[in-house]
Amino acid sequence: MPAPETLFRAFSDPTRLRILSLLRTGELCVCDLVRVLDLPQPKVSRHLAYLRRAGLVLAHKDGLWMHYHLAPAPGKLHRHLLASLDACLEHAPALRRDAALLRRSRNRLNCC
Amino acid sequence: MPAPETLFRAFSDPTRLRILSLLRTGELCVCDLVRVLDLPQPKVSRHLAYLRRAGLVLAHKDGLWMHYHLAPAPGKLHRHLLASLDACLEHAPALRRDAALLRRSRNRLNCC
DNA sequence: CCACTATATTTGCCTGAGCGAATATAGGGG
DNA sequence: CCCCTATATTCGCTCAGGCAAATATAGTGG
Repeated sequence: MPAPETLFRAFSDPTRLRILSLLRTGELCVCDLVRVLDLPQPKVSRHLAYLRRAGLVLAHKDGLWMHYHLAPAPGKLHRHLLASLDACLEHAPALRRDAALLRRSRNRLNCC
Repeated sequence: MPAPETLFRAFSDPTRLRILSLLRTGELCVCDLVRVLDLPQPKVSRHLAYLRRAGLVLAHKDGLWMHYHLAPAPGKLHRHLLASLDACLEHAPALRRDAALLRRSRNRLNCC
């Protein structure tokens, strides 16, 4: 169980907030994230590695693709922080745009 | 209204979590905090300045003393993060010890 | 005016962690 | 075996922000 400040720090980056917010809707592979976030792939991978080290996401490999999903949240603070992403959605239009873009791109299955 | 990641970052330091948690019980002056936290005064002042810049605490001067209290939380995320301090109390024994020490030291009014 | 107390800030140093660019690894299809 | 795609990692750089120590500021009481 990571220290509280470690959990807060994992949430203290805009890219990671976007990733976590997208993963709340379900499992995603890196190429999905790169497409929706419109960020360089190494940058996305770097932040995913950070979130994995912090115990916030889990990954499993499926052939060529890595699928990421939110880790189970045993701690009360962990659950509370995930729930706080709802509040972020209200304040950060970027997160809403990401979510909308993901919904639209789910139809045309570009990869995976 | 600060960006979400800025709010999370303000919570991502153990000293600041201790300060915020103590301030939830009400207004405190710097000497109270220094005594309860048992930390060097410049360190406490530095983190208080950080929290003030982040919009999380407000201060007013009373003669020789500076009294700090939690800022009103207009944003939903802001309120949610303050509430998350309850969850921190469960996970971090240090925060519980601080709270207990503050309750005990309220009786003997050492300063202010 | 001086001394003392409470608080804030500056200084110098060091580490964590962000970035882009380049490169490495690994699996699948010809 | 070779190439292509997906993903991860490394490198070099930069900056925020942590720390301790020293110093500055400001108010209070003699």
